[in-house]
Amino acid sequence: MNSIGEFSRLSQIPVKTLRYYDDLRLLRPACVNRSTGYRYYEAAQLEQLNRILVFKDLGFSLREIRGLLAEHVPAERIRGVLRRKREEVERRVIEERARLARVAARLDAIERCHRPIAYEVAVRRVGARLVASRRDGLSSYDECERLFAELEGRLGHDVAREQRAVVWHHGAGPGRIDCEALVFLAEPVAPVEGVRVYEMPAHTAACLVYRGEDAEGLAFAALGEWLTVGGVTAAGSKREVYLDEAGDREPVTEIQYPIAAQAEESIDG
Amino acid sequence: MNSIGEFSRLSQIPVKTLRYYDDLRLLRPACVNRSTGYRYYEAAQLEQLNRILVFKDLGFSLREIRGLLAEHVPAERIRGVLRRKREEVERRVIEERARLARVAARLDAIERCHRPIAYEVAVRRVGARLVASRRDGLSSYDECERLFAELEGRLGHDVAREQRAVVWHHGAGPGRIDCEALVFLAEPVAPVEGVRVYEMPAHTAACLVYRGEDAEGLAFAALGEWLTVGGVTAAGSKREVYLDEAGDREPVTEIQYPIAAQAEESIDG
DNA sequence: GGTTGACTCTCCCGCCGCTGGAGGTTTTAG
DNA sequence: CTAAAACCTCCAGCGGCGGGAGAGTCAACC
Repeated sequence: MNSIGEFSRLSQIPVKTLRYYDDLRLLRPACVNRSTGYRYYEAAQLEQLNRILVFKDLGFSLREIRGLLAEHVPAERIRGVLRRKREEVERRVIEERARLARVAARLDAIERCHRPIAYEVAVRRVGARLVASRRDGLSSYDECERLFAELEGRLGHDVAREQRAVVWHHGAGPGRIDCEALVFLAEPVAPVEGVRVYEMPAHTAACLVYRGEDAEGLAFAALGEWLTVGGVTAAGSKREVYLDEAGDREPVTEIQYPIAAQAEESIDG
Repeated sequence: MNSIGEFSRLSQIPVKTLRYYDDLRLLRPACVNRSTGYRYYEAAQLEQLNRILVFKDLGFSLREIRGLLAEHVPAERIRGVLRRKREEVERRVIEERARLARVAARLDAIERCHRPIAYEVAVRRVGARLVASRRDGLSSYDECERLFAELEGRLGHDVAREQRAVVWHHGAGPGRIDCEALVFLAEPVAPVEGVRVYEMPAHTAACLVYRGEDAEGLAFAALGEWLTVGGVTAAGSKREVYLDEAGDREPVTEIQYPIAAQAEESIDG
């Protein structure tokens, strides 16, 4: 019988940790002195401790391990748990590799040009929103305002809607730009001629916020470069969200580029 | 100016999180009502929030981000921090891939033979220990006891030593087994003829604990298979540590196989 | 002006796997 | 017998929030 200190030296596990495992009922000492509370371990318990360490190393939490190492656990359950764990670790490997690519890309960008980075691109989940929209082919971006004016006019001013407005750039043909002007609705609205009311589904998007005008398309170019460098596949066309319509300050705009959820990457690619 | 709820909807960040960032002085609202404590954010602050999210995504803690996004941070420092982060993430990718290999190997083992796994192999750091030893070529493992007896005789019984005894199998030639019998010392001892006293350096080892005798070498075979499956390179010869000499119960033994620290793996291998 | 209901505030607890420390008892060596 | 080492229990803290209590505030509607 070993005192907790001896057992700690045998197993190379800190005394505090052994006490913690006892509290969790994960590895209880073979015997405990009732009056002093001193813990005594048998050398054979190293085997159980080893099993715990192995499962910890596989990525299980201590509570999970307690469940798995309890008696009467059918092998079938262990198999299922291991399979789920394998998928989880696979996902994490993919995530960490993607993170590594982003860190490396940023480092590259900094080392190429010795200025701080002007535009930040964040990947975000965009929630589903109810919208009203009017879509048309425009000959110039300046016509967007006309599109919004028509949308407002047809909706009427008594419609409950929220702050933000969106332009959705569906694509450009020869001399025509396919644009959709949208406003967010607080509650459903009866359909009107020339206005579509629908729910824009939730999706993942690469988002870039900029202040002022992007006359030279720098912001958009930065987002484009980010998409190519990050190896992310676009899944739609870009939208511009006007966040600060109030007006006395410079406008704030967010470009959102829908992207495919990054789950199809291979593990060893 | 947006209330915290509006800003939360704009950014898709939970209100609680925004408040937490305020507490951390990471993203403070543009203005706070003195009397009510209500927070109000400007749309332009989305840009800063985006930057925070990007760095969080790169794997930085919120305190680190606060430091990095403060004003007057030289680009040089950012570069250094990013380089360290890159190495850290590289290490984590390697770790997670190794973990994945272990989970998959265990799953394979379970699916091949439908019995629970008999021997667990844990990778552990083994601390440096002061030892006294006697080494000789033996014709049979039964001679180990003679070796220990000689060691004990030459050391004398008054030497402060600890429980455990070790046999170190250095290798086997034709008809001769090169073995070293060791005991752990509590404090340094004057050298004696035929006995070496030295410090066994700290190292990493694959460890397997078993009870009873391993007459058929099952435990050793399990450790050998683990080494080949896990793709781990051995860095030394095996040792057997006798943990429970007391004797009235069945003996408990740990096989330790020194291995190379797994840092040389490539990232995309 | 009053009332409702949505929103916001601060404060505290819990998660996980420990680690460190305070303050007290027990064991062990000399 | 004394001193040191080992051991005990209990409490606090890490990070990044989330949940909930209890109280105050705001906007809209009557």
